[in-house]
This record gives sequence, C-alpha cells and structure tokens, in this order.
Amino acid sequence: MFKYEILKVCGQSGARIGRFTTPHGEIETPVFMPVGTAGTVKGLSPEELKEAGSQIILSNTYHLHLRPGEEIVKGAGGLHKFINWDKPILTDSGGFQVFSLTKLRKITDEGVHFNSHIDGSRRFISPEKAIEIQQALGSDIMMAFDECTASGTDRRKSKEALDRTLRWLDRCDKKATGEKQILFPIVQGNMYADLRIESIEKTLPYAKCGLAIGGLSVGEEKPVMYEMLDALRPYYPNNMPRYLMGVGSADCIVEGIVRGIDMFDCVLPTRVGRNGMAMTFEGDITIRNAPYKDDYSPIEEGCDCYACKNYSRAYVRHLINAGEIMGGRLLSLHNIRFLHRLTEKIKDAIRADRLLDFRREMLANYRIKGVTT
RNA sequence: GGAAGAGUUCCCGAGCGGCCAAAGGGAGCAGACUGUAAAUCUGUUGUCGGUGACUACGGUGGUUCGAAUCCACCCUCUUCCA
Repeated sequence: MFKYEILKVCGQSGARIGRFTTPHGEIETPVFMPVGTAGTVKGLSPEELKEAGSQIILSNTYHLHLRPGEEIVKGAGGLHKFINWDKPILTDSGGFQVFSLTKLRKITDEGVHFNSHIDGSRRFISPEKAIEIQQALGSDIMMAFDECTASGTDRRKSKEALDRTLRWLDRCDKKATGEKQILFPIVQGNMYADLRIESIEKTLPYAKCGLAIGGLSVGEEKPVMYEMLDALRPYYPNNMPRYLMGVGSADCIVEGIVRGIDMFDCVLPTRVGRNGMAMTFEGDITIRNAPYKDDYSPIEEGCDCYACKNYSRAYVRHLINAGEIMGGRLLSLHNIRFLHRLTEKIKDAIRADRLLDFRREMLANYRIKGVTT
C-alpha cells in the first residue's frame, strides 16, 4: 500500500523528487505538510488547503486523545471522515508533547505520565498506547513514540533519550501491524553527530517506507541543525522519504532539501499568520506594522494565493489590527501557499539540475532569522 | 438664578502633601513565534543626546522646605432645584 519512487535526482545537489503512494493518494515530494493539531489546520477549510496545494496534513495523537478522544473519531468513521479530509494524514505520536509539556510530565521506561494541559487530569501514554490511538484515528502515517530533547541537553541525557526512543520504537513496531498505516521511526541524538549516527543505524531496521529526523529545530543555531543533517546524510536509504520534523522556515526547507530531506511539517505558517506576519521570498514581513496601513499592494507580489489575488496588505493589516479572524485566515492561507510555491520552485530547480544555484539566488534576497526554536 | 459633583499623561481611569513622569485597562508602536498548552507572548508609549535636565495632572494666584493632591478666584462639563 505504501511505495516511494524517485522521479528525478538533482545532478547538482542530489536532492530528489519522489512519488510517495499512500492509501489516500499520492504525495509528490519534496512536500510541506501543514499542521492541524486538533484535527484542523487552524482557521482553514480542507477546500482552502487543497486549493493552496496541500497534499497531506498532520494531526496530533496527544491532542485528539485528550479531546474529543479517539473513540469519538473512530465512531465517525476515522479521522479522514471526521475532519473531511480525503487526502493523506500523518499523525504525530505525542512524543513532541513529552518534550514541550515538560512541566507536566514524568518519563519512565513504560511511558510518560502527563497532566492534561486541558483539565490537569492525570494521563499516561506508552508506545503501545500511542500506536493504538493512531490506529483508532486511522491516519496513513503513524509516528513512533519518541523522546525529544531540547538543544543544550547534555550528552548523557541525550544518549538516554536516544536509547529509550529505540526501546520504545521496538514496542511501537510490534504494535504497528496492518497494511493501511505505516510507521515512521524517528532518529534522535540531540546535537551530537556520533549519537545521531548511532541512532540512525539502530533505527533503520525499523524503517519500512519512511524515516523521520526528530529533535531538531529545538533551539539550536541553524548551522548546528545543518551539521546534524550533514552527518546523517550518508546513512539515508534511497527507497523511502526522509522527514525532518518541525521545520518550516523557507531557508531551513531549502537547506533541508539540499541535504536530502523530502518531507517537512511546521506550525510556523499558520501560527505566524495568525500573529500578523506574512512569509515571503524576501523573508518574513510584519503586515501588522504601521508601514503597511496604506499599502494597497498584495501581501506578496506574484503570489497566486486567494489572499493575494483578492486583498491588499492594508486590508489584511486592518483585519489583524481589528482582531478579525479573517486576517489570520488570509495570512495563514498565504503562508501555506508560500511554502507550497517554494517547494514547487525547488522541484523546478531539481528538474533543471540547479538546486544549489536556486538556493544561492533565493537566499540572496531572503532575510534569515538566526535560531531555531 | 441656586445646590451638588467633576475636570489627570492619546482615550478611559486610579491617585488625594513628599516614595508621581503619575497604578490599571484600552488604543498605539515594536519584537518574538519552527513535530501548536499560542487568534499567543514580550517590550515600549511626555520632551531632550545617556545616571541628568526640562515640561506636565482645566486656568491664574497663593499656602508649604515640597502640591496632581491644601486654599482663593476664574473657566468648562454633569446632575438636581427654581
């Protein structure tokens, strides 16, 4: 049911264009996947996402487990039906919440005890439980339950998390039988190249048709993240997509693809959009700011998204400023379309064997922000 | 005409002798945001080139070492009585 075919390899960079077949359709990589944590890409309808070019979206095990509960989703006929999205869905395992809800958790080898961020109730998620939930949800791609560490974590703790992630992976793998859903294992190892290599070597036996790189974009400087990707690159198998988790700024996506990555996801376009910022080929611009109050040009010149075709910066700024939902919607839509346009341009460059040239040209005009968080 | 109350920094509004360039909120301005506890969070908002000075709490004049705060008169507004 799952298959990854390489359609083109860039002669200049080695980046590839691929076709990833899933039960809910094909995905052409490189691909950016918008995040819809609670079963919706915040503010946008499935039709709008499709029009923007989204091929697959994410959802979250932890959030849907807490509310409404996977049995409700299953009762609706599965997540695709429940949220009216008939294309592929990837569910994150809740591993990232282990990391981001750091004050509310306790990690043991069996699993993680959480306090629900919603009502404070005591919860427990194990690797088995994470898979069961994802099976009830019926996503196409299930993520292994992993332990993500923050940038700055010492070597000993990073190694512990890596080992635990591997033990958990084995348990996830035993549970993840069935043809309709595939399990993506996740490489950890923090910012230690040798740990990263150890992690990928021990993880690869579990990678059937997809491999994820986790624990990056967690507060390190961007060059550090690129170093980790460089260290991993020789170890990637060719017959499956490589997914860099949680990355979504334009510069990081280009740098990732140049380093062999095929899939990305990020909350950035929607979050930053709701907060009044537009992603463009010149870098982020804060539409909320005063200089745009009488700027009647589109959000980004040359963009073909619904927001750019129909509205001005001045109008979007007014909406954001007035606290109108539509402002965040239009910017989210633009930002997602922007990232899809980016990957389209990147694919063009791969087809023309000139991705390194494209990167240089693109970054020459792009204002980069320093750290990943 | 009489009585009572009120006038505070862009707005609302606290302060009622020194710790006040003045709480708090709003609005404004700016920054942040990368597997979403986020339509959120943070900073800033009298002027001048910095620990300092200057201008400010309706107006004018007083009391006091010191006043947004007390006194006198004036102006404006609100409510009530004729």
